Amino acid sequence: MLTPVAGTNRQTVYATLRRKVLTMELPPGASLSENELAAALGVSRTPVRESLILLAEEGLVQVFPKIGSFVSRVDPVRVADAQFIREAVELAALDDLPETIDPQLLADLDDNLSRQDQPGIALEDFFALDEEFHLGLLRLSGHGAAWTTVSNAKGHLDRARRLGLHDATPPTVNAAQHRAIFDAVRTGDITEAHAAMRVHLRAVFDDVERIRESNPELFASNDGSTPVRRNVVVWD
Amino acid sequence: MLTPVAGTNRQTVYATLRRKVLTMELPPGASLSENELAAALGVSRTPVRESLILLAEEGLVQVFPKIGSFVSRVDPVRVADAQFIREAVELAALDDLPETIDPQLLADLDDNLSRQDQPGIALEDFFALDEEFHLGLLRLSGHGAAWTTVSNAKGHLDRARRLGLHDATPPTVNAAQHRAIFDAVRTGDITEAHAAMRVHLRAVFDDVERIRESNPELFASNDGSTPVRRNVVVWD
DNA sequence: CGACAGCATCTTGTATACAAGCAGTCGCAC
DNA sequence: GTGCGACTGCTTGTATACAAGATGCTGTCG
Repeated sequence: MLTPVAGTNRQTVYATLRRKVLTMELPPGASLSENELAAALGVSRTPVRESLILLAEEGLVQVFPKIGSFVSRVDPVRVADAQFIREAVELAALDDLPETIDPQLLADLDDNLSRQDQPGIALEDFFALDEEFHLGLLRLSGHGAAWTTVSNAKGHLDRARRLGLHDATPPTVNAAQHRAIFDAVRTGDITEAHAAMRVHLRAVFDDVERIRESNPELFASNDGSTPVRRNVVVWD
Repeated sequence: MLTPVAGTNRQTVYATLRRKVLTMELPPGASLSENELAAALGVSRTPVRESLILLAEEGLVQVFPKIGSFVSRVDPVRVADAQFIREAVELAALDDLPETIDPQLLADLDDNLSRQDQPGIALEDFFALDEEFHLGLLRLSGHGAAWTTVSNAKGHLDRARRLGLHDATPPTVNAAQHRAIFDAVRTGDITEAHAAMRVHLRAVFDDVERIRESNPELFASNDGSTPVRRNVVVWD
């Protein structure tokens, strides 16, 4: 279970746990006992505990002292936040495009879109390309570094999106929306780019809403409180 | 040195260290030995170490394995990021204002501005009111929760701003810019609100640039690398 | 006097032991 | 059968011991 250690054990454990949470391999409500994880990963409690603290800071995990740690349910408030922030940042970046865009960056995006269009593309692969595409858009206006913040706020949104990718919206639809944004940017039609971006981001958000209706048990209640005991969901 | 413990020791230590870093009581380059901090705060290495990990995740601290932990210098890239994100989010919020704004929220903002206008206001007090004002603006459009993300990305920006508040820009100037934004929002002139917001955010950014020129040793180099050894700044 | 080798000391990373508290269960009393 | 209480086991929070490595000093040799 222990992957080859690149840096510290904590970095490896953190990356492993975060991936499993975002891919729903560890679904909302799953118990994350520090002792069990340490044994499963072949390390001590220390790196596991430090990883859980970081994941809790991201809102992906809830830690209840003396009770246990659990994968948090998808918080609609956080999803809406992430969506709002993402939309604000990406639209603002479109307003900051330079007169002449770096041809290399454009070529990278075009290549990315080509790979998105491959029929039968694996969902995980598409998801990675999707991330890269949005990062690439930010880079066009020199704001690539802002992606880190957007990405950090995006944990809940990503989990909800992944459900949507599995259940309904095919990658081809998303890829087409990406292509529309790219074409508008390349031709310098900022107004159209804005419109295409809004269409895409709203579609993502609609996906989340639809998935929420069909899988309410994976989402937290609207009142903000998200009580979880053991593996049982309690709504109060 | 140990303040009354509200929750866990880690929460207390984290809050204490974060405050000292943001207020420059612990300036960039300061050594943060886990052993020394533990002894000074009257706790063991564990809560101190966990706090440093969280601060490192925020970019406020740099941890060098087997060497030491240090308060990071202000990173111009992160400052620009935070500024860009903040501007994007706050401008987007202005576009999302409802037809009729909650009078209570407007009254709160007006009250806040009154307190900002007090002559001879302490800088720390003004800074707190400034935070509250921008959060209040986001709340007008129901996006108050997004403040958390903006705030998390804002650590470097805040440190740079605090220098500016001490050295140059008087609170009255900032308060006047706040008032201009508020008046435009209240009268429903979104175009003017946008303009006033841009004026304010750009002024903040200009402050940072100016402070950087006069205190280059507190800032990281442009190339992204920020080597620090002991208490000595090394530029390579 | 200068350069280099070795060591003493400090650092963070990890493992482990102990503390305090919640939960669910088992058993006893009624 | 039913209700209540002690208890066993598990949880996270904290303290401490050990591991591996980097740094800078110090003594020695050229």
